[in-house]
Amino acid sequence: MQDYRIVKLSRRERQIMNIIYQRGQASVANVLSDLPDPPTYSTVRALLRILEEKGHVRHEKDGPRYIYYSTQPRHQAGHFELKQIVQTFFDKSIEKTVAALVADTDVSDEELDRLSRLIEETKSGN
Amino acid sequence: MQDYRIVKLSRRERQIMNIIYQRGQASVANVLSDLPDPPTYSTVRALLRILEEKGHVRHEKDGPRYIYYSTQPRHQAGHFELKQIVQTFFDKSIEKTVAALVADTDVSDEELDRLSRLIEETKSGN
DNA sequence: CACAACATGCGATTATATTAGCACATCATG
DNA sequence: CATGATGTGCTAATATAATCGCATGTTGTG
Repeated sequence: MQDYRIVKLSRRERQIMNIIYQRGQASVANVLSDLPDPPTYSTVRALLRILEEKGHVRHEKDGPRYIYYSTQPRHQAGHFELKQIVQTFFDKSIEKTVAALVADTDVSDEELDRLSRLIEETKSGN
Repeated sequence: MQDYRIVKLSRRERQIMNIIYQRGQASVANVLSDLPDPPTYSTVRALLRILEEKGHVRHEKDGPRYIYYSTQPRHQAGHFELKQIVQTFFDKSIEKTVAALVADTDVSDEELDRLSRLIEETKSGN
């Protein structure tokens, strides 16, 4: 719980980080097109600038434009976020969380089989 | 993506909602004691008032004090949040998400067994 | 090589969130 | 039944977030 950075983000900052995580990387135009209630291009740049100052993203030059990346690895951020959800909504129970995950009607039997295999493989030491 | 309310919350509002979801219900004092970098009692009341105006919480009288509840059922909010995480960090893959969930070393074999059973029971129609 | 299209840098403004203070109500209890 | 502890209602100040505009640089192309 020490670093905990994501929880400190503002609304827009959070939205932008989610876009970058989802896409893996993003230009200003990408971010803008994915933002709900999109502001101007200018605004997005300003927010990315702030996120960069705070250390959440970095950018690389791709020809004429900047491409932004999250500094924290995606899987790491995802793992952390997931734990938060388990704690907040599912009484810290992995079982309850998985139950919610598979409760959707559109989970196929094939997918459930893969899950079974995954869990078996996880059992002690494998 | 239409309603999407949680995404619109400010930092503090989000923190407070998480506390209420986690506890199921909360008094002002409860919220205050769980908040990181806690502000004053006064501030917490103001935020709860705003959350109530926006429709995120409601309160009931418990003797001399107010007890706050989320208006959206916990399981519903949790389900929504979970989907967001799956989409943002795990390529919409339930399998990848479960993999991250069980990757923790402190998941016991008993728990894994319960998960196996859960998944079997989920398979078509059960 | 001129120029339209599309970048960025940076500053200023406006909107929102966050905070606290004061006045007053209610409760429990010695 | 007086009083300290603990509530609430409401208002106002401050801090932070969110937004945009203007000046300027870069790219590709006829």
